Amino acid sequence: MVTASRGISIGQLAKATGVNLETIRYYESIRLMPPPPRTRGGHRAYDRTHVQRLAFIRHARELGFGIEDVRALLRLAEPDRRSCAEVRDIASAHLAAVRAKLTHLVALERILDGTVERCSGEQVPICPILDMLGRPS
Amino acid sequence: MVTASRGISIGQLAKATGVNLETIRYYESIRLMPPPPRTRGGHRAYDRTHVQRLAFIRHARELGFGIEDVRALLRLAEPDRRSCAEVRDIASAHLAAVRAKLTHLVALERILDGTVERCSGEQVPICPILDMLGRPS
DNA sequence: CCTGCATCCCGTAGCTACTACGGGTTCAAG
DNA sequence: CTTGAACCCGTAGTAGCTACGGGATGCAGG
Repeated sequence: MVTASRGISIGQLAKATGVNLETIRYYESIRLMPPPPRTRGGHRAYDRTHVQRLAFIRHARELGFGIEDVRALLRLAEPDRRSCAEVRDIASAHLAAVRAKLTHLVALERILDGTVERCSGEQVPICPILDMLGRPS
Repeated sequence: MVTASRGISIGQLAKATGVNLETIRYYESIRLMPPPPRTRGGHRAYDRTHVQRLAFIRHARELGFGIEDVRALLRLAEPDRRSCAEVRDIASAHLAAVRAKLTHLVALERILDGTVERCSGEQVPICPILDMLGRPS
């Protein structure tokens, strides 16, 4: 069981946040997570603030924010440092990027769908898929 | 000017296909493009078949096919090796992946849009974006 | 022929965001 | 105190390129 006085181990933090253990160490190495205190034996001992921070990071990553965006959002989330305008700038820039990707994927879906549909699957001299890929321009 | 007798240089191939010169060398290193003949001085000398192959690769990559898929498609595009069914399998698997990504991005767009919309941009005690990111679960 | 400069050569390292490996240490339950 | 799970760290691998740098080559003009 968890003994609160000894802190939260990296494995427990991983389970609590759904973030891979190796990823937590990676986040520490890139200074996205602060280096936590250690036990006598050198094991990481986290506390509730680390759980919160990592959960925040996970949510942001799930929403597709890049690491540098997350870093900026974390800075802006600090008390007395809150600048909602900057936060919104980051979020809306990301939203625009998502929309661009979306547009791209929709176009892509249409082409693939149209081509696959025209493919009979039989051994015919002309395959519409290969045809499309091989055509100039 | 292009002197056909001396072959097409890697730079000309790059321009002709819109593929980055470094990328062409990379494709050669992973055996996606065959090693072309060289000039006395060691410069790559391509011909029309290389242009076709690279154009095919570029189209497939633009449609989001992974390198290994492209490799398979190229094999299946060889004469007497055409198996339209296999081609369709690759393409429809990719289509499914695209649709999954699409679904994901749509959901993501909705969340971001909803949150950004609720953000006034003013210095308020509660920022809906940070709030969303910081909330548990 | 020769100069000058664009192009090309190759190997290596960097990018994003992790994930995996492996040999050794520590923790905690029984 | 034993034992096995969990943790340590450094390194390398993933996709798919892109960038860098120092040197060799190609080609057009003089």
